[in-house]
Amino acid sequence: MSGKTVQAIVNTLKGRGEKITPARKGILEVLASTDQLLNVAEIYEALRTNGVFVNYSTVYRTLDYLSKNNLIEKLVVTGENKYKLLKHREHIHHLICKKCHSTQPFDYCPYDDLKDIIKAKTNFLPLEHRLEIYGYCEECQKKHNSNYK
Amino acid sequence: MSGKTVQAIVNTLKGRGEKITPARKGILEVLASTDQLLNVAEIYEALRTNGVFVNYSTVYRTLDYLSKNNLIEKLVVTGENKYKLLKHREHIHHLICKKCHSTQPFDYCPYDDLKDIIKAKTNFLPLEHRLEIYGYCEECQKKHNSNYK
DNA sequence: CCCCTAGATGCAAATGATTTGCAATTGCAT
DNA sequence: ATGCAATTGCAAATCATTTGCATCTAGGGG
Ligand SMILES: [Mn+2]
Ligand SMILES: [Mn+2]
Ligand SMILES: [Zn+2]
Ligand SMILES: [Zn+2]
Repeated sequence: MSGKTVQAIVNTLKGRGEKITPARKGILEVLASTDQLLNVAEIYEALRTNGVFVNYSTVYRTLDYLSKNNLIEKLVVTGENKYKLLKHREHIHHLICKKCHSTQPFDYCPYDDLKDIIKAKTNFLPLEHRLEIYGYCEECQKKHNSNYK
Repeated sequence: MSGKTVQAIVNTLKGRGEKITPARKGILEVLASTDQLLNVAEIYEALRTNGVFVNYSTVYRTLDYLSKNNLIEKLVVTGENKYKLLKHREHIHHLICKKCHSTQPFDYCPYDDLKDIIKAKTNFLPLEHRLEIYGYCEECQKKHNSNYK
C-alpha cells in the first residue's frame, strides 16, 4: 500500500531537482506504511527493520528536510515529536489514546466556522490551527471493559 | 488584579494542608499578572523581577506541583512548554501569533459538537482536547501593515 | 514562642533528546 | 567516468529538564 504514494512523492522531489537518498525514501516508506503518528525512535527502528541503517542525526536531518518540503508533518503530542506523511492535500486531525498512545486519523474539522468566529470577535488573523482529541481507543476501552462514561 | 485570585488559590492550597512557599506564591502571582502563556525562562525572570530569587530546579518542581494540583496548566506551543493560571472553571483556547509569539485567550470552543461527531463516526471515546489557533496578532498585522489576506 | 519534622529548596551533576562541525561519502548532472 | 554540491556518519556540543543529596523552612503541636 505504500508503493504508489511514495513513488509519487519521490517523483515530486525529483521534479524539484532534489536528490533521492536511502534515508529520504526509507523514511517516506516507513511513514507511508502506517496511519499512526511515529516518533523519531520508532522511525529509526523501522528503518533498520527495512534494511536502511542510517545514523540518528541523519534521521533528524531528513525529517527536517521532508517537513520543510511539506512532504511530512511534525506534531507534538504529549510532549513527544511525532511525524506523519502528508498525502494529497488532506487535512485531518488525530484521536490519541491516553492509555496505549495509539493514534488514529479523523477527518472532520470545525475550523471553518471557528475561523469566522475569531474574525468576528477579535482582531487576530487566524491562519493555521492545531486540534487533537485525547481519550481511549476501542481496544483500550474493551481491555479495561470497564465503566468509562 | 492578581491579588484576590492568588489569595483565593493560596487559601485553597492551605485548605488542603499544603505549604505556602515563596516559590509557590510567587509563581501564582506571576501567572496571575498576565493573560499570556509564559515559558519557564519568562517565569524565572519575572520571579526575580518580583524579588523572588529561587533556583531553576525549584521553578520546574513548583510548576509540576501546581500543575498536579490543577492550579495551573502546562501546554506545549510550537515545541515550547508554556504555563497559565487556571482560574475558576474556565475552559479557553489560545490565539498564538506566529511573528511575536504573543498569546491571547479565546473563549469559544467547538468541542461539544465535535465530541458528538466523533462518537457517531468512530469507536473512540473522546475525553479531552487541545486546540490552538496560529496567525498574526493585531500589532503584528499593523506593524507589517501589509497584505495578509 | 520554640521545637520538630515532613516536605521544599539549592546546588551540581546526570540525563535525554536534538543539533552541530567537519571530514568522508554519494547522488546525479554533464 | 568525472566533478561537485549536497548528504551522511561520527563524536562532541547544546539545551531543557530532571535528579540525588545535604540543607533549609513552613507551620502544627506543645
Ligand atoms: Mn482542522
Ligand atoms: Mn475546547
Ligand atoms: Zn488505546
Ligand atoms: Zn504578534
